[in-house]
Amino acid sequence: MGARLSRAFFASPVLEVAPDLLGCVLTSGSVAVRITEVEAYQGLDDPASHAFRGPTPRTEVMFGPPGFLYVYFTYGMHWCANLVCGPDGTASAVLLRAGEVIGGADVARERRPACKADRDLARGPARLASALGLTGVDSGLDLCAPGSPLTVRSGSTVDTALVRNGPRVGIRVATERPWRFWLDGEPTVSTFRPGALRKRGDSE
DNA sequence: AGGACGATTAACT
DNA sequence: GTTAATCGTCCTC
Repeated sequence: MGARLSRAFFASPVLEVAPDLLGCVLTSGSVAVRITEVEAYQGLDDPASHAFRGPTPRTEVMFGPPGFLYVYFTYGMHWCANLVCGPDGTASAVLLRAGEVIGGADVARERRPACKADRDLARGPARLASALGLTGVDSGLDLCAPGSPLTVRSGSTVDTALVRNGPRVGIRVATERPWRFWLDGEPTVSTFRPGALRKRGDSE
């Protein structure tokens, strides 16, 4: 397997790091996931970013140095994992949207009992976080520290011609920014779901 | 103190 | 194709 990704790797501008993360491998215990789909969130310049309105206890880690893990809770039941990227203080991060489980599938299946096909073990951001066993207690982890329970390594070489990009999923603002990146032809890439499902206090 | 809503998923028809 | 589930976070009193 490849080398551990360095702090310097994560410190490049988030729009450069995001596509470069495709094909890299996340490892947590025995579970290993090859990244096939990500989204970039560009901190204070991006209305769709959790960091857009400034730091809060939840988003504090995004405002620190790159190479740290940001995990948030959503829809009352799901955790989603991000890698803080870009120069220190830019509050940018890459959402891990989908991946292929390439190791420890038995453990991943135990964590995702509702999952039928193996290709769905880490297909979708909350599924990916679940397969890796990531929750809020893991937010703030230094991914570059020796002994980190979650590591990110370069994978086998990715054909850059397979990298695609387009609109981000599930957001209601800044939908025109094509900051979702994925590997064409990968069965683990989540299906595109445009814009927001507005169901509750529907104001239109 | 109260309320709206979400970087979603699973289970339906 | 549709929709319920479920609660932390943040904004507005």
